[in-house]
Amino acid sequence: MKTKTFGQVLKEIRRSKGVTQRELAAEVGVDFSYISKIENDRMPPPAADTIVKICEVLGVPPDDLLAMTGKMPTLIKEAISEKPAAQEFLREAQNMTLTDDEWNTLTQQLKKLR
Amino acid sequence: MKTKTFGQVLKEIRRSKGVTQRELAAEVGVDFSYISKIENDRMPPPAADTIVKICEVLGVPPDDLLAMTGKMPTLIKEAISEKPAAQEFLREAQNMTLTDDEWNTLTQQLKKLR
DNA sequence: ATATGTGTTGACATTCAACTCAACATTATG
DNA sequence: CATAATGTTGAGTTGAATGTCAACACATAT
Repeated sequence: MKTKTFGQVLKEIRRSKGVTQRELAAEVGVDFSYISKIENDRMPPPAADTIVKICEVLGVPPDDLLAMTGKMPTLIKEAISEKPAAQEFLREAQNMTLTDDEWNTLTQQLKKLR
Repeated sequence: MKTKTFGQVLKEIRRSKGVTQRELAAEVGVDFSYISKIENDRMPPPAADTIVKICEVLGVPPDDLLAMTGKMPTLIKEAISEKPAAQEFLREAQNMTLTDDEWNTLTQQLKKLR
């Protein structure tokens, strides 16, 4: 299972949209050289919020890229920070070291709540 | 509902254990003046990992203090970072803006998994 | 009262993520 | 080739988080 790097995936998406690094950088609000470094994995992936902006500009959902980085957008982090019940859930989950299947089961149950 | 501050709670716990700031600080591995400052809320609460150490030294579970700060220990963060399935769950949960009750329900279901 | 243990304060230090800037290299186009 | 557009690299910057250090204040026991 040879996984692609964050940079490789980003570069592919950007090219598939016919956007230059400079165009992307300008719209996102960062220096274009930074985009270059990210794409070549010379630097760790950007902050979660920057990833979201990049995906907005490129017109793709941010989920995949976010998942690769292990980062959570500020909004989600804040929401959890304010919810002790959510934190308790996470601590429990961590103690149990859930498998992917178990997480998926929980996601299903989550959807059944509404 | 006048909530106690992080500093107030910590000070109470430490005193109830008959531990001085210097003793606590030495065992935790920080400067004692730092303990003073956080107990008086002159500084924001320490990093999550430091909170965990403090609680270990004082012999209390870290859950309450952690919940007050909205921080997650590195171990938990890493565990989630490595699990796209967990991140997907969290994004879903965030989109739904769950109530405390719903989180508790999920925690129950979580425990039933094993 | 003074010595000793304990707590408080202000200024400064360290570390790290997340970038920017300037210079250079590469690639595409006429 | 010549030029412009695009991409890459190394060094430096900035702000926030997380503390340290030195000096001082207070409290308590002898």
